Amino acid sequence: MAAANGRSRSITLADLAKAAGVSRTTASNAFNRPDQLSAELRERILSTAQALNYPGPNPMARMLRTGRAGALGLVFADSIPYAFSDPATLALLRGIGEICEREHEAIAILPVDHDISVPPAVYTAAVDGFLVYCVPNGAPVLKALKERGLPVVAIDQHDFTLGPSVVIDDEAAAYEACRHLTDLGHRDFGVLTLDLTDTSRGGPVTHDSIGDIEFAVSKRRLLGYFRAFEQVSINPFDQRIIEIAFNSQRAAEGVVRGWLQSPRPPTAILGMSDRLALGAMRAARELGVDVPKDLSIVGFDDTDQAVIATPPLTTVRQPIVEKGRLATKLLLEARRSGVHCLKTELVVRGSTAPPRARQARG
Amino acid sequence: MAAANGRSRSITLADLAKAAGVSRTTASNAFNRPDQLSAELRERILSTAQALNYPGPNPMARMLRTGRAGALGLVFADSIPYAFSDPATLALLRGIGEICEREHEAIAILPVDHDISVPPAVYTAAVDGFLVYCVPNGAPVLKALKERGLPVVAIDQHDFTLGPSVVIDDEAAAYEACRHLTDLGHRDFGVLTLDLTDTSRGGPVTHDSIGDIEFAVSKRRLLGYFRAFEQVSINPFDQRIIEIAFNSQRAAEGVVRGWLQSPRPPTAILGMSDRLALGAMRAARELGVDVPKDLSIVGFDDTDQAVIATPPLTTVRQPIVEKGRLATKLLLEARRSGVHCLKTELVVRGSTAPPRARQARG
DNA sequence: TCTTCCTTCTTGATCGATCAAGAAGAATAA
DNA sequence: TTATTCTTCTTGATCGATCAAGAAGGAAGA
Repeated sequence: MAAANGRSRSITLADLAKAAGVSRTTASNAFNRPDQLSAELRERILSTAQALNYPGPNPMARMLRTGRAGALGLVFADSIPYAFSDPATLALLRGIGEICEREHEAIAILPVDHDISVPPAVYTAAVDGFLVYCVPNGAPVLKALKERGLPVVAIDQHDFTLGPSVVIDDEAAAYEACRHLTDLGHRDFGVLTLDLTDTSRGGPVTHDSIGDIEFAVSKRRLLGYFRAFEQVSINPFDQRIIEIAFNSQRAAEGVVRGWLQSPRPPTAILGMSDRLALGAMRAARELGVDVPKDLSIVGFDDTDQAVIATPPLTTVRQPIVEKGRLATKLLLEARRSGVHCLKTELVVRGSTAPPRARQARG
Repeated sequence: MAAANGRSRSITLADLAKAAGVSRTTASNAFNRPDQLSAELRERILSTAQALNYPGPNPMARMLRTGRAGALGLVFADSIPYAFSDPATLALLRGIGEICEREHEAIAILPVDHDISVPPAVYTAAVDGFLVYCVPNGAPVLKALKERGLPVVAIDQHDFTLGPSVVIDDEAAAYEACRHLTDLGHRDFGVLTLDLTDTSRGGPVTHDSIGDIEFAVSKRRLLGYFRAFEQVSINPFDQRIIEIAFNSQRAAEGVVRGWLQSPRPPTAILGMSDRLALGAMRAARELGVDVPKDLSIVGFDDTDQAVIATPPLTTVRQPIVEKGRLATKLLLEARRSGVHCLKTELVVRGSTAPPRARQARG
């Protein structure tokens, strides 16, 4: 981008000081410390600035001198357009935005470069700290963040070592979701998982793949489901478990369509996100499968879409907006490390019911 | 936020240069211009950096020296949490994010301060240019942007003077939407407008208020509706026209509920956004008013919600994502001023039909 | 052999502000 | 009167990098 340097170099604080007949520091104080000079002089300096078309102290120079950027960097695991379309990420952004707006901090959304293993943006962004969301353990970007040495707060990252982390008890929440279904009598499940590794492209989850899981959130939720399975003597690996890459609603829909058309379809579906659950719901609707009579579905997140879906989705409510708020506050206060765990709640709505067979018996 | 200056001042390029036994420029080149020094020397410098825990050239110093920030500033008329919940704004952000990611630019979302008339963020943000969205003509922030002197590109702002503007022909698009309804035979309308001024809180729109409209988009859409009205000899001000502040779906729902319960309800509703139209749809559903048999509804934007609504919403499709892309490209290229007008299209779906009375006659 | 060119690296100046320390003058206290 | 404090303003150093210009040494060309 060509700067606006048509002919002459831009006007500086020194120019303004000279024009107003004062020193640089006094001119600077006119902008930043009104109490350090008389009101009339300040007025004169500001009107001289107006006349000279001086836009105020150069932000870059100020930042260099003061060491403060006035912005927080956001690092996402996924691409930016994805972030702006995922309801959970957006709820988070609302929380972050709320606090940043209040504290007059800018939000710098850093470009993720998937080609280069370490995004240069983490090194070159003028920010006072970073918020990272859903970055898998061991990702190169974490090393970059560590090298950069600025305060970092993570969201939804268990075992985060670079700073505080805001999480929920994913294992317990998932357990509760699954337990709700086993309590209703379900024994035939389909599980739709979020991404398990940074590079995977989706597909069946086997016993062996559990150890390779990079995303702690996915792992804990899966283990939560498993614990509920085992309590009613279900072997998790007898159930259908499919990883859906990129939290794709369309992919979930396709997978569930396949299940529902198979000889012995599941009676209940666990989605690790509302998006995945809503994909399942679509598949059911298309095939004329009644939810919840023929198929129970439980989501995760409790996004707006869960409420307005027909039938409304039974799901795990997690305080996503509050996650964003808290993480931002922690970053601004640069508090000590530690895991901050927020409460979740299972919201039973209209998408779950006992399986048909059992209903008939009862 | 306390910087990470535990005890000693942070390590600089000069320190690295000394440690590696080279000059500052050579050390700098190791990071920025690999072709300017031999490969072995570069390797040695980088590994020395690693050993010293040097995080790479300080972004603020680099920015000051080079004059480039590597970030684009976004200025919204509304608060940040609102931006992250409005479907149209999000579509725009996807377009912006796509290009920024590709060009390795960060997106700096600037805090809007509604208390202070001129947001200091515009003066203090380290950015290379600004994208402004839906800021009303005459807003103080525009003066600040002008003073700052950086390239600016506007989106959805007609008569923008500080740089290029990406718009659609709102008048023609609105005309087409309304014409669709008058063609179907409707003569009793309810019109839900977006904000007309920066300070208004909603309410009936009268002949007198037309002149005071600050948001060019709202004005043009309104005039487009009016033109269609006048073609079938309807006096616009005989129709119900209500401004809904903040594009609030809930407020729209309330207003439409009132209309539908009035002695002579409208047979058709024009919403200046899909959100407003969907609010109308909700009101109709709650009251058992059949859409489209008893009430036709037309929206504007063609967001995702329009497609999945039941019935799917007839609306004006505008290329919002493309608006974001184009505006960002224009800003990065710092092209000459000029208005860039994108195409729109009326998408007729299931929410519109002839009015009942006419159906009976026909 | 002498000149020219290229590669590789260095020096001093500079980007535009803020900070630390202190000076000048007026006001207050002893 | 002298000492002390307060207000108001100034000077020189500094934040940490990049740039422009040029030097040293070797390779290539005349």
